[in-house]
Amino acid sequence: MALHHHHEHGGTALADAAQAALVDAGEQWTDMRADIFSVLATYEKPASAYDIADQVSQKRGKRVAPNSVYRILDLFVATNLARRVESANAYVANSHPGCLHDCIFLICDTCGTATHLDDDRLSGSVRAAAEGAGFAQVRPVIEVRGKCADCD
Amino acid sequence: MALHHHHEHGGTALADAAQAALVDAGEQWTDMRADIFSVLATYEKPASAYDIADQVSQKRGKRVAPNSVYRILDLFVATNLARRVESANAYVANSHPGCLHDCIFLICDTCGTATHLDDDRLSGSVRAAAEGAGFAQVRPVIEVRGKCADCD
DNA sequence: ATCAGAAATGATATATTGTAACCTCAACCG
DNA sequence: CGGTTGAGGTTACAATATATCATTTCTGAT
Repeated sequence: MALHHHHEHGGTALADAAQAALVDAGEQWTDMRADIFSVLATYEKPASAYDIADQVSQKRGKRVAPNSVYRILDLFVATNLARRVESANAYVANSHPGCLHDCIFLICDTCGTATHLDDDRLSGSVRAAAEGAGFAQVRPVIEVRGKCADCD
Repeated sequence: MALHHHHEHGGTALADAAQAALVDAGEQWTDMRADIFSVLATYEKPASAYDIADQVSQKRGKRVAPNSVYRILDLFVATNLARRVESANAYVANSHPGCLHDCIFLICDTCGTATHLDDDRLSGSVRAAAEGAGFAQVRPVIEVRGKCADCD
């Protein structure tokens, strides 16, 4: 396993990194996208598109429809600025955009917070198992539901 | 890794095994539950609650509401007769009820079929990682999206 | 067999999550 | 200046999921 150094960006640094990654992918960093990323990155747990729509609407003093939020979240997921948490129908900001991992989410059934793990060995094994079964273009979804240390 | 022998039940044998497992759990095996299990087990891919509601409605010549189907699916999941596929909002019958595994689903993005793997070593590693992060009562969700050998 | 309580299902309403279609506007390029 | 493109707005709707209360069916004790 290659050693791999992450800066865990936060706050403005994270937004800057996200902007850089998006521009790098040939996409625009608009006010709307910045606002949505900011809400997503600030949110303490995985945020649904509707959560984000509400927050951004407040912030802007003007209704932003969920449908606009979905569009941008889809873009974020495609460009690795955000991840979808399948078992929660929600999204989290990627704390190191531009850096590609299969990641593992631990989601607390009680408080709803998600802890993010990267374990390339583990996700690699899952990929290998899928490829061994004849699958191609694999995209692992590895999540664990349970009780976090605080709620346990 | 312990060797572990499965009969892969099919057809009537599977329904019988499901019935046995449900009764064993102290629950009733009703006509409604039998019909829902039968539709689920026959379905060629993960079935949504609404898919099942439609099929069962046809079969019975009388509308069965999705909410009744959800109730029974929840029971099936709780008693390990069925599994929920989170990334597809759908359910699959467990082909060896009574036998508890964390399982891995490979879901084809093109044809929608789900292949079921059991790999206790792999799921054990995921559990261990979550427990190492302080999680308790863990329930792994391991799915892989991709293209199956046929659609690839 | 019968009755009372529990469990299962029905019926209806509503909440939540996700898409589709079409329109407007501004930026940019010829 | 006109035309094209991409972003976002607006509206409508589809798909998934839950809540509540009424009714039926089953079970177990007598």
